[in-house]
Amino acid sequence: MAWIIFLIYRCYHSTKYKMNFLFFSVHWADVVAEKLIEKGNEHTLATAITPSGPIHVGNLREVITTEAIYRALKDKGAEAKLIFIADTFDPLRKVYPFLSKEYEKYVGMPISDIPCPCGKHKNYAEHFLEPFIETMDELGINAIIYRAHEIYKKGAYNETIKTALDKADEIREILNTISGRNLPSSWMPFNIKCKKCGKMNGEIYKYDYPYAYYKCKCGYEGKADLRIGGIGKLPWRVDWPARWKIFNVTFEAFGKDHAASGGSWETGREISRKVFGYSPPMPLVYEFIHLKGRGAMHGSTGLAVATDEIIKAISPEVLRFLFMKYEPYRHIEFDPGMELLDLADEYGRYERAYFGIEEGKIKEAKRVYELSQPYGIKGNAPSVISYRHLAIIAQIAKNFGEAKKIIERSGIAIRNEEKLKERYEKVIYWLKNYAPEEIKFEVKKEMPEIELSEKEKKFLILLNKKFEELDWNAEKIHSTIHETAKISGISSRKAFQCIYKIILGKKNGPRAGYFLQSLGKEFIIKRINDAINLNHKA
RNA sequence: GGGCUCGUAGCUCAGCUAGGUAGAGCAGCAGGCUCUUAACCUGUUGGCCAGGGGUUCGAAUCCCCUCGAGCCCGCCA
Repeated sequence: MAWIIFLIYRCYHSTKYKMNFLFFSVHWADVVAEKLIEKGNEHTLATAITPSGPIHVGNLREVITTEAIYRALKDKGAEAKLIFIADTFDPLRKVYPFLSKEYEKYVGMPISDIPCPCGKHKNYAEHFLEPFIETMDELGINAIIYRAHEIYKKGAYNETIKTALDKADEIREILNTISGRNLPSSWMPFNIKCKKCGKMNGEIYKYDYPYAYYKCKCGYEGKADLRIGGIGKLPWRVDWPARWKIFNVTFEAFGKDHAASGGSWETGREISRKVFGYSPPMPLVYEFIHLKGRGAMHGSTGLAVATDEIIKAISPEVLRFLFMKYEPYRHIEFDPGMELLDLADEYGRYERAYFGIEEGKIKEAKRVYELSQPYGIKGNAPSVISYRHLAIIAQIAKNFGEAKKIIERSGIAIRNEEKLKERYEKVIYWLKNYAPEEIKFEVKKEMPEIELSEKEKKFLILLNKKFEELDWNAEKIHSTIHETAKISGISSRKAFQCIYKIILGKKNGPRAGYFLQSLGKEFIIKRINDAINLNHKA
């Protein structure tokens, strides 16, 4: 009897296990999209960034995460809108490390009113916003872009501003209770841009719609007409829920800073319901990006890699991939050095899995790959050459054409030349700016200062004699080196090291045969002669 | 004081939602490619799943506690 019960039990569980297997791999973006669709078929997904400094890879996560859900929604036939709000109306908080002292006088002014640091953009905010918008474009992120100072100016906020001021007591109560603040009863949820100094420091001391009477920190006292847009700004904790209502936001992702208890999400949610009568959007909390070994990225501390910078060193699909493969709540250790190559090559494995070139059980490989594409999947699998390999070749070749030849010669099929060229260019930039020394080498234009032993010298003399009459191709070069090493009585290891030393000034280098071949017979023979002569003098 | 995340192979992480034989990549090691070289190919070593307790026939997985790492809020956004 007991064993029958046990069997039934087993059966039940194994069925469950199979069910499990069916639902096992659903990408996080699809999970969120499904949940949203349960609530309705029309969605507005909001994403926002304050361009008060370089917009970094950490900020990018918010946009890419939201965009993935936007795509998932559309894939499932829902109607979705993706909006990007640049908080250009925020005041400058302080003189950041990357700013000159002169900016002291602008602290407190909206960043859209402050002059551009380089002089080429319309204002301070645009200086940081523009390169980011270009990067979004490269990443295939197609959002409707709004600038907060323009939204305010157009008067889109006017109604919510009135509501907020009318219900100031309620807002104050919510902030005091939930965030544990102790706001004075005179506190009003609106900051006026001072007519005299242009800073967001005007505190309202009397509210009598449509007028607000304010006093600025600079001493100025004035009257503002609340029916005119852009005269001031709601403080963040009120601005956020107001925005949900204005844009009909149904989904928003935000960093865990907002999500902490007593944080702006909790207060915003309450304010949205009770003050604006709007049901708050579905939230999604994402974790921060850490710079490997140096902590979380912050624009204000300079500990960050700007997106328009990193996109020069890596293909957009690989950058997207970084965010697609991890669930948003995981923190990401980002290393623009060696691990960027590993990331690129991991992407390559997903790519091969997608096209069925490589067998493998990678979780959600297809979906992750799809969502990593900036502009959809075009044609066949691109070249299978790894970034790592490409990083070596790029250092041997003088230009793309030559690199292409080297790749073809090594028997790797080039399926998509355009893509290969893009990758080549990214790798060149990476090598110049992020690559660790260990992977870099440089063909020295002059004979480097090194010391050679008698044995090594003997080997080089002999080698040059053989090289002079050699048919210059990789295989022959390679076997000649080995033969010569044997005859000279040094190990092949030493022989190769010796060659690398005189060409690169380092003990190791790329596979010698093709390497020497691509450098040319004349160059090599001359360099070996130089080495022999140099050592004679010494 | 409050909140979040993480701890699984040397490194980066899957596996945990819904319990059923401990996994991958990289690195390492060994071989192959006439070659101990940073490409490529083949093979392979690595684990008391942080620790303790509980639930269960069965726990990396669920519950409780402890320890360790990191972050966030309690200024502003």
